[in-house]
Amino acid sequence: MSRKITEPAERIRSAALSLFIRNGISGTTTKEIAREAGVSEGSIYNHYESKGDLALKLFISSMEMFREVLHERSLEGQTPAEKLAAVIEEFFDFARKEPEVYAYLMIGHYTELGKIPGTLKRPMDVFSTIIKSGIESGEFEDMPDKLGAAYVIGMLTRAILFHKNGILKLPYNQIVGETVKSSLKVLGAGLKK
Amino acid sequence: MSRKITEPAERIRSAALSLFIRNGISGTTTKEIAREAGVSEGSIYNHYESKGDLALKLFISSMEMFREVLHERSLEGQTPAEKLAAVIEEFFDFARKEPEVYAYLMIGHYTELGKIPGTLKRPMDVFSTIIKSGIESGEFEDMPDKLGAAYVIGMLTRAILFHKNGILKLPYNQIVGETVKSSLKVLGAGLKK
Amino acid sequence: MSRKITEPAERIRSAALSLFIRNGISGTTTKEIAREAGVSEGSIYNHYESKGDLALKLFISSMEMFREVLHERSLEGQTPAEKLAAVIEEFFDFARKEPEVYAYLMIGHYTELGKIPGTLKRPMDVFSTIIKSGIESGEFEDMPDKLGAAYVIGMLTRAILFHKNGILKLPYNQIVGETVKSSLKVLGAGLKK
Amino acid sequence: MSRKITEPAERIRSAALSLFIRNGISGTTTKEIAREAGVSEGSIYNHYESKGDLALKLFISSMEMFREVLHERSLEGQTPAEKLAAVIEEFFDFARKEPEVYAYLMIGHYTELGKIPGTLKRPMDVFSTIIKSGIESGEFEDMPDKLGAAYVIGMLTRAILFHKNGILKLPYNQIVGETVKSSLKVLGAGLKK
DNA sequence: AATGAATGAGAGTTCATTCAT
DNA sequence: AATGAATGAACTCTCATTCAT
Repeated sequence: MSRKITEPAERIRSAALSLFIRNGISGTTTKEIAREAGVSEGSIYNHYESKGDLALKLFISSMEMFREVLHERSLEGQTPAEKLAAVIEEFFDFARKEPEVYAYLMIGHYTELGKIPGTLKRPMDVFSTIIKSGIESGEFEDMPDKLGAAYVIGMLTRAILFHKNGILKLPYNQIVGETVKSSLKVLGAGLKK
Repeated sequence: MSRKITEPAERIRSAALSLFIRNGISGTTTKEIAREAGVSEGSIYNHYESKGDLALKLFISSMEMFREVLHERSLEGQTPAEKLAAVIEEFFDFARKEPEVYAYLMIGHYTELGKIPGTLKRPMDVFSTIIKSGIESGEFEDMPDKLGAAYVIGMLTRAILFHKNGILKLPYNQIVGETVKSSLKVLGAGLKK
Repeated sequence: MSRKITEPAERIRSAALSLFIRNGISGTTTKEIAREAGVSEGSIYNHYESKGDLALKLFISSMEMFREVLHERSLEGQTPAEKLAAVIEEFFDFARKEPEVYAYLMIGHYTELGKIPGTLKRPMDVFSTIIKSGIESGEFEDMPDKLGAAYVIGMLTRAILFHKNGILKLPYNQIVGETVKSSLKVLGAGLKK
Repeated sequence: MSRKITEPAERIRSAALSLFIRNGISGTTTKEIAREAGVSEGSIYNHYESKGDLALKLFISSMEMFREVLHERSLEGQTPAEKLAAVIEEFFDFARKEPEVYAYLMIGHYTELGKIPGTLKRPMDVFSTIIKSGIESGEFEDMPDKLGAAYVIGMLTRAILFHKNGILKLPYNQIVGETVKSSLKVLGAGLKK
């Protein structure tokens, strides 16, 4: 494993990420992070204030990256329905291509992270923005946009979870397709037409 | 607080439950549990093998209790749609009446619990059983029952989460009603008629 | 296993003895003693003041019993040489017939045991008494009796130890015979004749 | 006591050694070791895996050192009898010059120590090697070499023990001389001549 | 005498963090 | 910036002993 290709700060991030997912934040020791990153234990503190700081920064940047990716993808669609479909697909893609980041975001909600700044833009916002515009354009049924977002995100994340767990044995592509369809159905898309 | 009304084992359970939710499992110390329960620290070990054992037993019994409650409520409905509506309502009721147990079940999925026995009956099974029978009777659209369960549970839990977070500001009753309607819509209920 | 044939106090003694040998005194818990003895943990304290008291009483009575046995056997011999031979044989016999008591006496629990009364009659005294009389009668060479006792006991105990360890693979009887012969040689027995 | 003259690892060894002898291994706490060594409690674990590991490493290295010292001294003698005399003298010297190491080796912490590697070279081997060569050269009487070693070592250790205990009040030098003589007598040295 | 749950002081060990090099 | 030994507070768990029953 090449030790000098990436910067220490980045190697620490990456090591911490996979350890946090495997063992939880308090279940991961700084010694393990240092070993996995190929740096000394003390070196962590040249880059991050504390283990908690590392965990939090990791969470925030992951969240922002995820949001950004979703947002980018949404630009591909024209109509709210197309945008929503694109975002859902990206959500599934991201969970598959960046399983560690995805897992960390899912776990992180619940755990021992310090305080997440209230100003943090969430992936959720991408959904609710699209849904809101769809409702306003009459393309989606009238409903509180946050509720619609809750439904869509809930369906998505649970489907991914069940797939990862092995509870749901369908091919990934099929799950994606079904989830897009079901999401649009929940939002009452296509009523106008 | 009266110290002799409940048995030590029960006081420990109860104290541990609220602390685990507030601070996570590794974020909770045995000293805190003992203080909160009004017993000595050593006494915990007369009732549970370890802190992890306590956390796991708590999780399993909570899971079983939740499942049982959902199952009981499902008996009130005649048709799959009625059963499903009843179960969804109970899910919301439970989250409101037993917020600590509910929170612990939600958190517990992700955390530092030891190994959960594979034989444990999950709340999810109540949903998929109903959905399966609805599909067989033609009342629900044809789809993998686990996928339907994923959708319904996802919608439910996310809606409850957003409500608790303050993201979703609707009255609880309205959320419940909407979620029942949306769930049936996702499952394609009423198509036959 | 018959639980009422022997008295609790005796069952506790017996259980403690084998546990102390296997695991050491501090390596043995009162819970283990109670379980092995088939009594409750609290019951130990109806018979002994403390675990230390039990260990010490066990040591003292074992020592006395061993000494008594050696003394009895010495009466069978007429001359000092015969007495010594008899005592050496009994020493070997005892180590074989009562291996737990013997082991408990040998294993230097000295740091773990409380204070052993200075008045305690030791097995050693049996040896030095015989040796002294042998020297006085001219049957043994002149030497400090305690030194002779040290030599004889040292030879004995080491031979038994090496035999138990498997270092020394001779038949027990042969070891006994050799040790009697060598002891008499060290004491210069038979010079007069 | 100067704190920087010796390395922490060595200070811990030394502190542990005297405490283990005085109070036994389980009778000694890590807190005491740390205090006596002038290091923090946690520091012990930068050098040893556990208290048991420390006790075992200490035992093994003491054993090896003792054996080495005996072996070196044996080289001074030409004939087996001279070698044996030299080793016996060294044994007594060692017990006097390194009373803590000697005591640690003798006191049968055997139940408290973890498993001692079977490959460990023992002081005993020095004795039995010499005795074996003496028997082969005809200088000593024919007997199992391990038995001879058991006798010599038994005499030695018991004499030292009785001396330390105050049971045996002879001058040390005299005890040494007597023990050499008696050992040779037991081995039948000088018969050939 | 017998029980065994309750106790609580204290054990060994861990680990995030510091700091001299 | 990098190191890693040293730190010490805090942790989980143990266990001899007590005591109400």
